[in-house]
Amino acid sequence: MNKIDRFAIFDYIRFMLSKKTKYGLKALTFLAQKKDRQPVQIAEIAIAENISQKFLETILLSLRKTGFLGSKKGKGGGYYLIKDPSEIQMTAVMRVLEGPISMVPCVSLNFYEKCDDCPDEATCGVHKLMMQIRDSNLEVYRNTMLSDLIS
Amino acid sequence: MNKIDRFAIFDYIRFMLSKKTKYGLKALTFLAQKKDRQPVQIAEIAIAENISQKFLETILLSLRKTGFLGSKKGKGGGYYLIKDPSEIQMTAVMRVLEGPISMVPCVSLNFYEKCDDCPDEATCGVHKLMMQIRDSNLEVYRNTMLSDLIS
DNA sequence: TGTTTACTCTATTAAATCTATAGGGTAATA
DNA sequence: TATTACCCTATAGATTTAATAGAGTAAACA
Repeated sequence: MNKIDRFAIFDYIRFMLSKKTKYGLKALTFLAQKKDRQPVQIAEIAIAENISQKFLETILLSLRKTGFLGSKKGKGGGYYLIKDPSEIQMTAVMRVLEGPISMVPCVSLNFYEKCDDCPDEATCGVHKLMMQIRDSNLEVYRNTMLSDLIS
Repeated sequence: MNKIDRFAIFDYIRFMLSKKTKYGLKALTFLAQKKDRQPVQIAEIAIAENISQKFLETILLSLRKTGFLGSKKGKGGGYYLIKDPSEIQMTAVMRVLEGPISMVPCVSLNFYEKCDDCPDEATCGVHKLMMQIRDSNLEVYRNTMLSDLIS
Protein backbone atom coordinates (compact mmCIF):
# COMPACT_ATOMS: atom_id res chain seq x y z
CA MET A 1 0.00 0.00 0.00
CA ASN A 2 1.60 3.22 -1.08
CA LYS A 3 1.30 6.62 0.51
CA ILE A 4 -1.48 7.82 -1.74
CA ASP A 5 -3.62 4.70 -1.35
CA ARG A 6 -3.34 5.00 2.38
CA PHE A 7 -5.65 7.97 2.32
CA ALA A 8 -7.39 7.07 -0.87
CA ILE A 9 -9.01 10.24 -2.13
CA PHE A 10 -6.52 12.03 -4.33
CA ASP A 11 -5.04 10.99 -7.64
CA TYR A 12 -2.10 13.18 -6.75
CA ILE A 13 -0.63 14.74 -3.64
CA ARG A 14 -1.67 18.29 -3.10
CA PHE A 15 0.78 20.51 -1.25
CA MET A 16 -0.27 24.03 -0.67
CA LEU A 17 2.81 26.19 -0.93
CA SER A 18 3.11 27.68 -4.40
CA LYS A 19 6.36 27.62 -6.33
CA LYS A 20 6.19 31.36 -6.42
CA THR A 21 6.37 31.59 -2.64
CA LYS A 22 9.01 28.93 -2.43
CA TYR A 23 11.18 30.66 -5.01
CA GLY A 24 10.58 34.05 -3.47
CA LEU A 25 11.63 32.82 -0.04
CA LYS A 26 14.70 31.17 -1.48
CA ALA A 27 15.71 34.34 -3.24
CA LEU A 28 15.24 36.38 -0.08
CA THR A 29 17.32 34.01 2.02
CA PHE A 30 19.97 33.94 -0.69
CA LEU A 31 20.23 37.71 -0.58
CA ALA A 32 20.19 37.71 3.21
CA GLN A 33 23.14 35.36 3.33
CA LYS A 34 25.36 37.73 1.42
CA LYS A 35 27.32 39.71 3.97
CA ASP A 36 27.36 42.91 1.95
CA ARG A 37 24.29 44.49 0.41
CA GLN A 38 25.71 44.71 -3.08
CA PRO A 39 23.28 44.08 -5.95
CA VAL A 40 23.03 40.45 -7.05
CA GLN A 41 22.04 39.57 -10.58
CA ILE A 42 18.86 37.61 -11.21
CA ALA A 43 20.89 35.05 -13.10
CA GLU A 44 23.14 34.36 -10.14
CA ILE A 45 20.18 33.69 -7.85
CA ALA A 46 18.40 31.61 -10.47
CA ILE A 47 21.40 29.37 -10.98
CA ALA A 48 22.24 29.03 -7.31
CA GLU A 49 18.68 28.17 -6.32
CA ASN A 50 17.62 26.16 -9.37
CA ILE A 51 14.88 28.52 -10.46
CA SER A 52 13.71 29.42 -13.95
CA GLN A 53 15.27 32.82 -14.51
CA LYS A 54 12.30 34.36 -16.26
CA PHE A 55 9.91 33.19 -13.57
CA LEU A 56 12.21 34.51 -10.89
CA GLU A 57 12.28 37.84 -12.67
CA THR A 58 8.59 38.38 -12.11
CA ILE A 59 8.84 37.30 -8.49
CA LEU A 60 11.70 39.63 -7.71
CA LEU A 61 9.91 42.43 -9.49
CA SER A 62 6.92 41.98 -7.22
CA LEU A 63 9.13 41.91 -4.15
CA ARG A 64 10.61 45.18 -5.26
CA LYS A 65 7.21 46.76 -5.80
CA THR A 66 6.13 45.73 -2.33
CA GLY A 67 9.15 47.26 -0.69
CA PHE A 68 11.31 44.29 0.18
CA LEU A 69 13.95 44.68 -2.49
CA GLY A 70 15.75 47.45 -4.26
CA SER A 71 17.20 47.15 -7.72
CA LYS A 72 19.93 48.68 -9.76
CA LYS A 73 20.05 48.63 -13.52
CA GLY A 74 23.00 48.39 -15.86
CA LYS A 75 26.41 46.94 -15.35
CA GLY A 76 26.98 45.79 -11.80
CA GLY A 77 23.26 45.97 -11.22
CA GLY A 78 20.89 43.51 -9.62
CA TYR A 79 18.61 43.13 -6.64
CA TYR A 80 19.42 43.76 -3.00
CA LEU A 81 17.62 43.76 0.33
CA ILE A 82 16.40 47.14 1.48
CA LYS A 83 16.05 46.27 5.14
CA ASP A 84 18.08 44.17 7.49
CA PRO A 85 17.03 40.50 7.49
CA SER A 86 16.27 40.76 11.20
CA GLU A 87 13.61 43.34 10.42
CA ILE A 88 11.78 41.37 7.75
CA GLN A 89 8.88 39.53 9.29
CA MET A 90 7.51 36.44 7.60
CA THR A 91 3.96 37.69 8.02
CA ALA A 92 4.59 40.40 5.48
CA VAL A 93 6.54 38.18 3.13
CA MET A 94 3.90 35.46 3.10
CA ARG A 95 1.05 37.90 2.52
CA VAL A 96 2.81 39.28 -0.51
CA LEU A 97 3.98 36.01 -2.00
CA GLU A 98 1.33 33.52 -1.01
CA GLY A 99 -1.67 35.68 -0.24
CA PRO A 100 -3.79 35.83 2.92
CA ILE A 101 -2.57 33.78 5.84
CA SER A 102 -6.13 32.74 6.66
CA MET A 103 -7.46 29.76 4.77
CA VAL A 104 -10.98 31.17 4.48
CA PRO A 105 -12.13 34.77 3.98
CA CYS A 106 -14.37 34.77 7.05
CA VAL A 107 -11.42 34.59 9.45
CA SER A 108 -9.08 36.90 7.57
CA LEU A 109 -7.75 39.97 9.33
CA ASN A 110 -6.67 41.81 6.19
CA PHE A 111 -9.05 40.37 3.62
CA TYR A 112 -12.19 39.68 5.62
CA GLU A 113 -15.28 38.75 3.72
CA LYS A 114 -18.42 36.98 4.81
CA CYS A 115 -18.87 33.55 3.27
CA ASP A 116 -21.91 33.81 1.04
CA ASP A 117 -22.92 30.21 1.65
CA CYS A 118 -22.71 30.35 5.43
CA PRO A 119 -25.67 31.71 7.42
CA ASP A 120 -23.91 32.17 10.77
CA GLU A 121 -20.22 32.43 11.55
CA ALA A 122 -20.83 32.06 15.26
CA THR A 123 -22.05 28.50 14.89
CA CYS A 124 -19.90 27.47 11.92
CA GLY A 125 -17.45 24.69 12.68
CA VAL A 126 -15.21 25.55 9.76
CA HIS A 127 -14.97 29.10 11.04
CA LYS A 128 -14.06 27.89 14.51
CA LEU A 129 -11.34 25.54 13.25
CA MET A 130 -9.87 28.00 10.79
CA MET A 131 -9.63 30.72 13.43
CA GLN A 132 -7.32 28.49 15.42
CA ILE A 133 -5.25 27.66 12.37
CA ARG A 134 -4.97 31.32 11.49
CA ASP A 135 -3.81 32.20 14.99
CA SER A 136 -1.23 29.45 15.19
CA ASN A 137 0.17 30.31 11.78
CA LEU A 138 0.25 33.99 12.57
CA GLU A 139 2.24 33.28 15.69
CA VAL A 140 4.86 31.40 13.70
CA TYR A 141 5.09 34.01 10.97
CA ARG A 142 5.20 36.89 13.43
CA ASN A 143 7.98 35.32 15.40
CA THR A 144 10.08 34.44 12.41
CA MET A 145 12.30 36.98 10.75
CA LEU A 146 14.18 36.46 7.53
CA SER A 147 17.37 36.29 9.57
CA ASP A 148 16.00 33.23 11.37
CA LEU A 149 15.92 31.29 8.14
CA ILE A 150 19.58 31.52 7.27
CA SER A 151 22.10 29.15 8.76
CA MET B 1 -6.94 51.96 -1.56
CA ASN B 2 -8.75 48.65 -1.48
CA LYS B 3 -7.69 45.45 0.17
CA ILE B 4 -6.16 43.96 -2.95
CA ASP B 5 -4.12 47.02 -3.86
CA ARG B 6 -2.72 47.14 -0.37
CA PHE B 7 -0.56 44.12 -1.13
CA ALA B 8 -0.40 44.65 -4.83
CA ILE B 9 0.57 41.33 -6.31
CA PHE B 10 -2.57 39.37 -6.94
CA ASP B 11 -5.42 40.11 -9.29
CA TYR B 12 -7.59 38.07 -6.97
CA ILE B 13 -7.46 36.92 -3.38
CA ARG B 14 -6.23 33.41 -2.97
CA PHE B 15 -7.53 31.49 0.03
CA MET B 16 -6.23 28.02 0.47
CA LEU B 17 -9.03 25.91 1.86
CA SER B 18 -10.78 24.05 -0.92
CA LYS B 19 -14.55 23.96 -1.20
CA LYS B 20 -14.33 20.22 -0.93
CA THR B 21 -12.82 20.43 2.53
CA LYS B 22 -15.17 23.16 3.58
CA TYR B 23 -18.21 21.20 2.45
CA GLY B 24 -16.89 17.99 3.95
CA LEU B 25 -16.36 19.63 7.32
CA LYS B 26 -19.79 21.19 7.20
CA ALA B 27 -21.38 17.85 6.44
CA LEU B 28 -19.51 16.19 9.29
CA THR B 29 -20.50 18.82 11.81
CA PHE B 30 -24.07 18.65 10.55
CA LEU B 31 -24.15 14.91 11.19
CA ALA B 32 -22.45 15.34 14.54
CA GLN B 33 -25.09 17.76 15.68
CA LYS B 34 -27.88 15.23 15.22
CA LYS B 35 -28.46 13.58 18.59
CA ASP B 36 -29.28 10.19 17.15
CA ARG B 37 -27.16 8.37 14.57
CA GLN B 38 -29.98 7.78 12.13
CA PRO B 39 -29.09 8.04 8.44
CA VAL B 40 -29.45 11.50 6.96
CA GLN B 41 -30.13 11.97 3.28
CA ILE B 42 -27.61 13.77 1.10
CA ALA B 43 -30.35 16.14 0.02
CA GLU B 44 -31.07 17.21 3.57
CA ILE B 45 -27.43 18.07 4.23
CA ALA B 46 -27.06 19.79 0.88
CA ILE B 47 -30.03 22.04 1.50
CA ALA B 48 -29.17 22.80 5.10
CA GLU B 49 -25.57 23.69 4.30
CA ASN B 50 -26.03 25.30 0.89
CA ILE B 51 -23.99 22.77 -1.01
CA SER B 52 -24.44 21.46 -4.55
CA GLN B 53 -25.98 18.04 -3.97
CA LYS B 54 -24.02 16.26 -6.66
CA PHE B 55 -20.74 17.67 -5.44
CA LEU B 56 -21.60 16.71 -1.89
CA GLU B 57 -22.32 13.17 -3.07
CA THR B 58 -18.74 12.64 -4.14
CA ILE B 59 -17.42 14.14 -0.92
CA LEU B 60 -19.57 11.96 1.30
CA LEU B 61 -18.65 8.94 -0.75
CA SER B 62 -14.98 9.58 -0.09
CA LEU B 63 -15.64 10.08 3.60
CA ARG B 64 -17.35 6.72 3.65
CA LYS B 65 -14.48 5.01 1.87
CA THR B 66 -12.03 6.41 4.37
CA GLY B 67 -13.97 5.15 7.34
CA PHE B 68 -15.63 8.26 8.69
CA LEU B 69 -19.15 7.62 7.52
CA GLY B 70 -21.45 4.69 7.07
CA SER B 71 -24.30 4.65 4.59
CA LYS B 72 -27.60 2.95 4.15
CA LYS B 73 -29.37 2.56 0.83
CA GLY B 74 -33.05 2.58 0.02
CA LYS B 75 -35.95 4.21 1.78
CA GLY B 76 -34.93 5.72 5.07
CA GLY B 77 -31.31 5.56 3.97
CA GLY B 78 -28.56 8.13 4.06
CA TYR B 79 -25.20 8.79 5.70
CA TYR B 80 -24.31 8.60 9.37
CA LEU B 81 -21.22 8.95 11.54
CA ILE B 82 -19.54 5.70 12.43
CA LYS B 83 -17.62 6.99 15.41
CA ASP B 84 -18.48 9.39 18.17
CA PRO B 85 -17.62 13.00 17.28
CA SER B 86 -15.31 13.16 20.29
CA GLU B 87 -13.19 10.44 18.71
CA ILE B 88 -12.79 12.05 15.31
CA GLN B 89 -9.56 13.98 15.17
CA MET B 90 -9.18 16.83 12.72
CA THR B 91 -5.76 15.56 11.67
CA ALA B 92 -7.38 12.57 9.99
CA VAL B 93 -10.23 14.57 8.51
CA MET B 94 -7.96 17.18 7.01
CA ARG B 95 -5.59 14.63 5.52
CA VAL B 96 -8.47 12.97 3.76
CA LEU B 97 -10.29 16.07 2.56
CA GLU B 98 -7.53 18.58 1.99
CA GLY B 99 -4.44 16.45 1.58
CA PRO B 100 -1.15 16.62 3.47
CA ILE B 101 -1.00 19.01 6.39
CA SER B 102 2.50 20.04 5.41
CA MET B 103 2.79 22.74 2.80
CA VAL B 104 5.86 21.22 1.15
CA PRO B 105 6.76 17.55 0.61
CA CYS B 106 10.12 17.82 2.36
CA VAL B 107 8.54 18.36 5.78
CA SER B 108 5.66 15.93 5.40
CA LEU B 109 5.33 13.11 7.90
CA ASN B 110 3.03 10.97 5.78
CA PHE B 111 3.98 12.04 2.28
CA TYR B 112 7.65 12.86 2.60
CA GLU B 113 9.56 13.47 -0.57
CA LYS B 114 12.81 15.27 -1.19
CA CYS B 115 12.45 18.49 -3.13
CA ASP B 116 14.19 17.88 -6.43
CA ASP B 117 15.30 21.48 -6.75
CA CYS B 118 16.78 21.78 -3.28
CA PRO B 119 20.33 20.58 -2.66
CA ASP B 120 20.26 20.54 1.12
CA GLU B 121 17.31 20.49 3.50
CA ALA B 122 19.49 21.27 6.48
CA THR B 123 20.33 24.72 5.20
CA CYS B 124 17.06 25.46 3.40
CA GLY B 125 15.11 28.38 4.83
CA VAL B 126 11.84 27.27 3.32
CA HIS B 127 12.28 23.90 4.97
CA LYS B 128 12.96 25.52 8.31
CA LEU B 129 9.92 27.78 8.14
CA MET B 130 7.57 25.10 6.88
CA MET B 131 8.58 22.71 9.65
CA GLN B 132 7.37 25.23 12.18
CA ILE B 133 4.13 25.75 10.30
CA ARG B 134 3.56 22.02 10.05
CA ASP B 135 4.12 21.59 13.78
CA SER B 136 1.83 24.40 14.78
CA ASN B 137 -0.92 23.20 12.48
CA LEU B 138 -0.53 19.63 13.65
CA GLU B 139 -0.96 20.75 17.21
CA VAL B 140 -4.23 22.46 16.38
CA TYR B 141 -5.59 19.57 14.36
CA ARG B 142 -4.51 16.99 16.93
CA ASN B 143 -6.18 18.84 19.74
CA THR B 144 -9.42 19.44 17.90
CA MET B 145 -12.06 16.77 17.69
CA LEU B 146 -15.18 16.96 15.59
CA SER B 147 -17.14 17.44 18.80
CA ASP B 148 -15.22 20.65 19.45
CA LEU B 149 -16.62 22.21 16.30
CA ILE B 150 -20.29 21.94 17.18
CA SER B 151 -21.94 24.52 19.34
C1' DT C 1 28.66 59.20 -26.81
C1' DG C 2 27.85 54.71 -27.76
C1' DT C 3 27.75 50.05 -26.31
C1' DT C 4 26.85 46.71 -23.09
C1' DT C 5 24.56 45.14 -19.18
C1' DA C 6 20.67 43.91 -16.67
C1' DC C 7 16.36 45.16 -14.90
C1' DT C 8 11.11 46.31 -16.64
C1' DC C 9 6.85 45.16 -18.35
C1' DT C 10 3.14 43.04 -21.02
C1' DA C 11 1.28 39.32 -23.26
C1' DT C 12 0.74 34.68 -24.03
C1' DT C 13 0.58 29.71 -23.45
C1' DA C 14 0.35 24.94 -21.75
C1' DA C 15 -0.63 22.23 -18.07
C1' DA C 16 -2.73 21.32 -13.81
C1' DT C 17 -6.45 21.66 -10.68
C1' DC C 18 -10.97 22.78 -8.92
C1' DT C 19 -15.74 22.76 -8.97
C1' DA C 20 -19.69 21.13 -10.60
C1' DT C 21 -22.79 18.35 -13.48
C1' DA C 22 -24.71 14.40 -16.09
C1' DG C 23 -26.59 10.13 -16.12
C1' DG C 24 -27.02 5.45 -15.74
C1' DG C 25 -26.39 1.66 -12.16
C1' DT C 26 -27.39 -0.93 -7.99
C1' DA C 27 -28.79 -2.23 -3.41
C1' DA C 28 -32.22 -1.98 0.05
C1' DT C 29 -36.69 -1.38 1.72
C1' DA C 30 -41.58 -1.55 2.18
C1' DT D 1 -41.97 -4.97 -7.61
C1' DA D 2 -41.90 -0.17 -7.29
C1' DT D 3 -39.59 3.32 -5.08
C1' DT D 4 -36.01 5.37 -2.72
C1' DA D 5 -31.47 6.88 -2.26
C1' DC D 6 -26.77 5.81 -2.46
C1' DC D 7 -22.86 4.33 -6.10
C1' DC D 8 -19.76 5.28 -9.68
C1' DT D 9 -17.57 7.00 -13.85
C1' DA D 10 -16.96 10.31 -17.09
C1' DT D 11 -16.73 14.79 -18.53
C1' DA D 12 -16.53 19.74 -19.02
C1' DG D 13 -15.82 24.64 -18.05
C1' DA D 14 -13.44 27.88 -15.41
C1' DT D 15 -9.69 29.17 -12.83
C1' DT D 16 -4.99 29.19 -11.46
C1' DT D 17 -0.20 28.02 -11.86
C1' DA D 18 4.12 27.97 -13.88
C1' DA D 19 6.82 29.19 -17.35
C1' DT D 20 8.27 31.64 -21.66
C1' DA D 21 8.84 35.23 -25.21
C1' DG D 22 10.25 39.42 -26.58
C1' DA D 23 10.55 44.18 -26.94
C1' DG D 24 11.68 48.22 -23.98
C1' DT D 25 14.40 51.22 -20.88
C1' DA D 26 17.65 52.90 -17.51
C1' DA D 27 22.34 52.85 -15.87
C1' DA D 28 27.23 52.23 -16.11
C1' DC D 29 31.47 52.60 -18.18
C1' DA D 30 34.97 53.23 -21.47
